[in-house]
Amino acid sequence: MTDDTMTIRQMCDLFDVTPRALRFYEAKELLSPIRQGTRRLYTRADRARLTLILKGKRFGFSLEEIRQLLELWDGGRGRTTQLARTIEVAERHLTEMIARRDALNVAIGELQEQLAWGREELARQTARSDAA
Amino acid sequence: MTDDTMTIRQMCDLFDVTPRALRFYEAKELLSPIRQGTRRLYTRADRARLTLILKGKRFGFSLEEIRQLLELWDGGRGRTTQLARTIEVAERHLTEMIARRDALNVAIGELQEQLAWGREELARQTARSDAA
DNA sequence: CGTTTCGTTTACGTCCACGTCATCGTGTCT
DNA sequence: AGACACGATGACGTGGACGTAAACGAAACG
Repeated sequence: MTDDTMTIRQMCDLFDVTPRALRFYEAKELLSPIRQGTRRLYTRADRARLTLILKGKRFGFSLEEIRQLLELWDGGRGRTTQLARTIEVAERHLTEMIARRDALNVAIGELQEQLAWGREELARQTARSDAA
Repeated sequence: MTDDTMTIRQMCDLFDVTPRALRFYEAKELLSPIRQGTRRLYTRADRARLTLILKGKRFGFSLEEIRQLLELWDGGRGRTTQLARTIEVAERHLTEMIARRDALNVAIGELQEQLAWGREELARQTARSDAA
């Protein structure tokens, strides 16, 4: 119960996001800061959630997907059925991510090949123009 | 010069895309099928390009980025300066892709950890309810 | 000959993750 | 008391990648 709550601006400075983004996440039910009158106050729990939100974003999850995954945390002590379903969602995401990584690896290999060819071609052209 | 051209619908069936998408790619100058009157006719070269376009899309490139990368192919015999610039573009993309893959790997690891925790928690809850 | 079917163009609609006003209340410093 | 920053709530704008509807031409079928 450490009373270390933050204003929206303090949150923005700490996480490098805009107020608009935080309000947007709240509208999408990813955050639910307490209200002091009309003002928002963000707790440590909110900061933990925001950390996860931003992490999820960096990895290409949509906000809706992130919202579902967040239930893995605070739904942890929820009913067993709920937890089981959340695990399913996460597993599907994991499968997708692994597929994406593998595809990316293939693409990286192909692009590297193309680049090698391109650099050779460039060298050939340069050599030709030097000779001229 | 094998005259194996295809109509827009044959292309759609073959590549599993909509006519709208093909016309859109054309508007963005990623494709330029020949015209028989007003109808579009796609050649083998167009199919090769579309293959690359879809590959690029799967790897998260924007259409504009893909358009630039396509110049690596048909701009190959172009002027040297152009080729050099295209190689630069490709190098930047490659760097991005590698970074994305590494980030993805980290995320995969973290999500796997979370899943392990989730599964343990689920087992604990199941055990508790079995005991009750 | 009429009617589906395939294709064309033009143009507006959609989804996502916010950005950008406009307008308002509230708190704080001087 | 005045000025000014901070925060709130709408509401509309944006960009990418198309979807979707409208209105039309041409071809193929019965």
